[in-house]
Amino acid sequence: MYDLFFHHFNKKIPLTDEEQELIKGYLTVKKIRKRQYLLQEGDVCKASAFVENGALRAYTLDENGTEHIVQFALEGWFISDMYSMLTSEPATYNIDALEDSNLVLLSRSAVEELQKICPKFQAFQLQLITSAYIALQRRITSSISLSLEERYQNLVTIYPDIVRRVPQHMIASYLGSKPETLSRVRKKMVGR
Amino acid sequence: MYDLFFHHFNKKIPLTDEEQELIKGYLTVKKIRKRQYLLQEGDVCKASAFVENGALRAYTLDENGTEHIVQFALEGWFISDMYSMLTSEPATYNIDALEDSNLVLLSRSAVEELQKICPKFQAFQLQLITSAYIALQRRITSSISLSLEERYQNLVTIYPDIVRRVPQHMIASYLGSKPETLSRVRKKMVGR
DNA sequence: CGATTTTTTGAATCATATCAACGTACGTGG
DNA sequence: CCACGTACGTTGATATGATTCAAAAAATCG
Repeated sequence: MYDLFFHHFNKKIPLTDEEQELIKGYLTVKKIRKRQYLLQEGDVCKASAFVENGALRAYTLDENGTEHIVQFALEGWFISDMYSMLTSEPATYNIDALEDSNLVLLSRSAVEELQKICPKFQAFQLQLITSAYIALQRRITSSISLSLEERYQNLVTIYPDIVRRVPQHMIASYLGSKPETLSRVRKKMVGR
Repeated sequence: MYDLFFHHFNKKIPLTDEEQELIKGYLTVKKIRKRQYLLQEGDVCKASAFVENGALRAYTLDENGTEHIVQFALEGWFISDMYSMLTSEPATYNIDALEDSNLVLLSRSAVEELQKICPKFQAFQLQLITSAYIALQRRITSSISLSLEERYQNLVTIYPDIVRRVPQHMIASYLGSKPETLSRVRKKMVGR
């Protein structure tokens, strides 16, 4: 049930069995169906979700109703509207499931409690957010310095499972492009 | 000397005088001249820099020698190649000064020590990196969903001091565009 | 003031968006 | 298990936006 979650935790910060049990008490599991919302724009984000298996995405809607995908989360990733969770302001992102998924939820209050009583949890959080930050910085770098073709090639290399499991028009959205354009770019790439 | 640094620290996590003195022992100050490097691509990033006053930027160079600016840092911001600092791998970013600046340096070993002996320092770090993460996520969102004009307008609204103090061709680079293009976009905007 | 950096402009070219249409795959209910 | 509807990917024609290269103004620095 929490296998992957604790596997990741222990990889970063080794835990004793007692610590693990303590933390387990603050976790919730949730199953979510394909197309189901975990969070809708305007609601307050009450929890951060760790993906045990399945796939989710976070996206915004613009004034034309076009989706812009900010993040994918496959097994082993966290997803949430962190700003909303931190401030209790209405979320600006929608989060929904691309596949039937099993999640481990960490509510805001659980995070606050665990921060107080479990120093290793704070260390874990710091490591998590640091690697998320580095990943975002890389993404910014590629978005300002690479062509669409290069950004796509990068994605295929670094996250092949995302490309395999997520519809191509969503990859286009994630890359800041349009389905037709990505389709044409890919066509040009065959053979390379 | 460390005024702004502790002002920011205390705003997030209030410190006693003793804690403040303890932390002060791990800090270094550094003056850096306009155009001087704080970090060059290929070197290992040994410290994170807090800007007391002045302005710096982090950027990459592509195969044509074109600069791509990943981050600006004015007073009150931190700047570093976090990945390099964390892993001791060679830095992928260059960091240099856009103005004569005064910095407070937090070396890697200082961070490690302070994490051990000062829980408030860890809490401070977590808050810092969390807000940096949220800022990057916003930037990604605007880069995939907004036009250059909108992104520029955003920057003017949210960080007017950056726009005031940084040459326009660097703003263009930061926005993932070219100097000529931003100049033309601005021309179209006058009056709006 | 002279030198350098920065911004602007023009014209040609290239990349991406748009709109409309078509073919295919998929899964869901009958 | 088939049929139908929806979602997905591709293609074409055209429009729009951004880049490139070259050059000249304008601003800034020492």
